[in-house]
Parts: sequence; C-alpha cells; structure tokens
Amino acid sequence: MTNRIPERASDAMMRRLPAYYRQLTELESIGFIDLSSKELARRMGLTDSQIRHDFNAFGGFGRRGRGYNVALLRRSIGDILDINRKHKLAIVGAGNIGRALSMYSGFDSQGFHVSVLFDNDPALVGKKFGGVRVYSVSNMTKQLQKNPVDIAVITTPADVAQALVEPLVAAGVKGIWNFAAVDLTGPEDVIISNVHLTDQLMMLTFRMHEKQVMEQKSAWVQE
Amino acid sequence: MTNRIPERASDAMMRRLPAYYRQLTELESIGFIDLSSKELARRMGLTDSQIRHDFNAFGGFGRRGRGYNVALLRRSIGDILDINRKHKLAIVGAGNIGRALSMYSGFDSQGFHVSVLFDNDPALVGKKFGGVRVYSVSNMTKQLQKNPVDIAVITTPADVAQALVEPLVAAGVKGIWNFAAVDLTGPEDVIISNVHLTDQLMMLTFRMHEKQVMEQKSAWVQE
DNA sequence: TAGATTGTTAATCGATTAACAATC
DNA sequence: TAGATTGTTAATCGATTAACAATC
Repeated sequence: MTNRIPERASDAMMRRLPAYYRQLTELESIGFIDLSSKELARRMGLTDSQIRHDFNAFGGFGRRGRGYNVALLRRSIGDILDINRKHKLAIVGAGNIGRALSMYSGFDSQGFHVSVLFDNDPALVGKKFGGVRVYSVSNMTKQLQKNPVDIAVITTPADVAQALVEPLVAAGVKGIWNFAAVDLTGPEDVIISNVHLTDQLMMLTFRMHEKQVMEQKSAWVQE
Repeated sequence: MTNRIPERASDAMMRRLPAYYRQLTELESIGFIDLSSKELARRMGLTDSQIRHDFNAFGGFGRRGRGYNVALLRRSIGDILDINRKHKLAIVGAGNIGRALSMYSGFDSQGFHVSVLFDNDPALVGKKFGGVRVYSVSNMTKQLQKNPVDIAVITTPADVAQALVEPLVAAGVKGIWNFAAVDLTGPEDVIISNVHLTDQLMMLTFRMHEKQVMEQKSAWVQE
C-alpha cells in the first residue's frame, strides 16, 4: 500500500473552498437535500467538471446517478477547511482595525473566537472591546501560555509587526493573519497571510482603469 | 495598423502588480537607480523570466544590457494601476469596520481619500470619524451628486448591501469594495470586489490543517 | 431497465519558465 | 569590443474542461 502524501492544493482551488462552503450552507438552509455538480456549477458560475474535480481531489463525496448530499458535502468541506471546530484568535494591536475585528460579528458564528487583545498603549490596557479585554504586549507570552490561541491577527503599525512573530510562534500560534503593511516571515511550519489592504484598492483601480481603456479602444476601432 | 484591444490581465498577474509597486517604492527610497529583473526576482521570490514577461505585457520599460530605471518603472506600474492620481472613496456603513477604514492611515498616502461616510443610524449622522462626516443614507444620492466619488466601500449588514449598488452606480461609482458577507452583483461596467473576511480565515485554517496533515503523513511513512 | 450523474482519464488551454537573439 | 540584460519566442508545466465508463 502506498502512503501518498497529499499534494498541496493550488491557491486557485483553495480560494474556491470557502465559496463552496458558503453556497452549501445557503442551499442547506433553504432545504436542499441532494445537489448535482451541474446545479452547483450554475449557481456559482463554474463548470460542473471543475467542481467534480475539486471534490474528488479530497476523496469524492457524491453518489453516481444521484449527486451530492448537501449536508454531508457541507460537513466534508468544513472538515477540509478545518472549521468544524472552534479556533481561538488573539488580536495584537488594539487600534482602529484591531478593535473593529474584535467587535466583528461574523467570526463567532463560524467558530472563530477572538479571546484576547494586546496593545502597547497603557491607556488601552484593561479596556474591553466587543467583550474582549486588552492586555499589555509585554505580558503577551505569559497570557498566551495561560490561554493559548491558534491564530494571531496582527493590526499594529508596520514597523513593530515582524518583531511579534517570534514570541507568537513560541507561544504556539500556527497561523498569522497580518494587516500591517509589511510582508512578514516566520518558520515554515507557521502559515502567514499578509493582507495589504491598499493592494486590494489598487487591484480595484487597476480593473476599473483596464475596463475604461478597453472601452475606449473598442469604440475607437468601431469608428 | 491593427488596433489590438489589450487583453484582460489574469488574476494571477494582477495580484503581482501592487507587490511590484511596493517593492519598487521601497527600492527607490533606499536609493536604487537601476535594477535588473534578476535582482528584483531574487528580492520578491519570483523568476526573472516572469518579471520580464509581466512588464512586457504592458509595453516593456527596460533597456537591454542595463536593466530597468527604478523611478520610471515605479511610475509606469503606478500608471497601469491608475494610482498616480487621487481616488475619492465613500464608505457606506459607519459600523466598526466602516469607521476603522475611515480612520485607517494607510490609504491617504497612496492617493485613496475617504471623503464621506453614510449610515442609517440617526445617532451617527453628523458625527465625524477620522475627520470624515457621516451623512444619512437617505441623502446619499444627493450628497454624491454634489461630491462624486470613484469608489464605494460597503461595510453594512449583508441584508441591505445589494440594495445600495443601484443608487451608488447611478451616482457614478465605478468600483465597489464590498465587506458585507454577500456576493454583490451590478452592471458589467462596474468592478465589484467581494472581500468575505471569514473566507480569509478559512483559507488560513485550511493551510494550517493541510500542513499538519502532511507532517503526520510524512512522519508515518518514515516509520 | 432507462436516465442521471458521478469519478476519472484524456484533451485543451493558459500561465510559467527556459532559451536566446537583439542591443545597451 | 566583451559582458550584461532585455524583449520575445518556444518549451514546459499545471489547471481547466471535455469525454465517457462506471454505477446509482
């Protein structure tokens, strides 16, 4: 028997997984029991072939001739995403973004629980935002030893962000969601996602501009 | 002469453009004048071939034997991204996320200026966050006629988000950055970017879980 | 059984990388 | 001129789509 080490999923496929999960949650809630790849493809703007390919990369959850059981499929994709359990989050940086994320209502319902905030500002330490208490960064290691978290969200100024990675990893953090405007690096067994909010706005203006240029060109050719 | 309509850039390439821009801004600030694709590749973890390919899709900004002039290249990519001019933003929804984004310091320095906030809550109307005044959503159309914006940022509850698209588009908005937990749709000449914050956390847990499983499998095979 | 639809392999398409002539 | 490095075409790689046998 070969113990095939599963290949790393491509970024393109990974990005589809939460979308599948959302769509299936929606379909389950409106009473769908069975679902064909064709119907799911229609709703999501994908091809049925791609959907079957994606699901099969993780083992195949359907029945020939019948389609997929929506509840089972949703649960299976939840397992793949590892969201059928709770995840604890620490937010480091209790500024605007950090406080907003700690009060964001969409996380808890998906099993993401913000359990602690950290900040350097003595004026913020001891305060609570969204029911989450702010601790001093100087007590971060001690605090995370008492109450470990899976994921750290970094919302500090860019210049102090990299220095946080080492103590966070030492405290057992396995994933970092970084909103500071730098590309953070860390040990290879820790997943780091660098968000770069302004990049997203730049991609928006790029597509806006691209569309505008294409329309001009297209009108010009027609003349 | 053929008037080739430029092809739509792939998502993969588009995502590299802001990263190029950031890297070049950094290199310019530390005094680089010329730069080879090889050196840029090394710094960004890409191949030199891909970099030359990317730049050439937009016309080619280098000189054989010499490399690229950093300042010129940065400016050229800024033109492609359309960020060498100011963009005005309206934020619709003055809740946690909306207020945080209005106070976020990273936008203005890149030419993204939040000029107005809208909210339904009478308790918020008239207040200011980050120097930006909150207006009632019922006055949105009138207000945007007086002070038009390029981009709308939607940070409302999911159930009211879609209804905002039509009036925003009618008021001249060409791009929508949507943080509400729905996929918004609009006319095809408007660019809509649906963020889905929880999707990003799910992708993080997916990679964390994937890594964990791969390590277990790998250890198991070695036994 | 007949019709439907998966799981899976083969074909196609597009993106990345390699190679090298052009030229600074 | 010799060395360096782009611009650009060709080769390769990987992802998407098509096709169809398996089977509910």
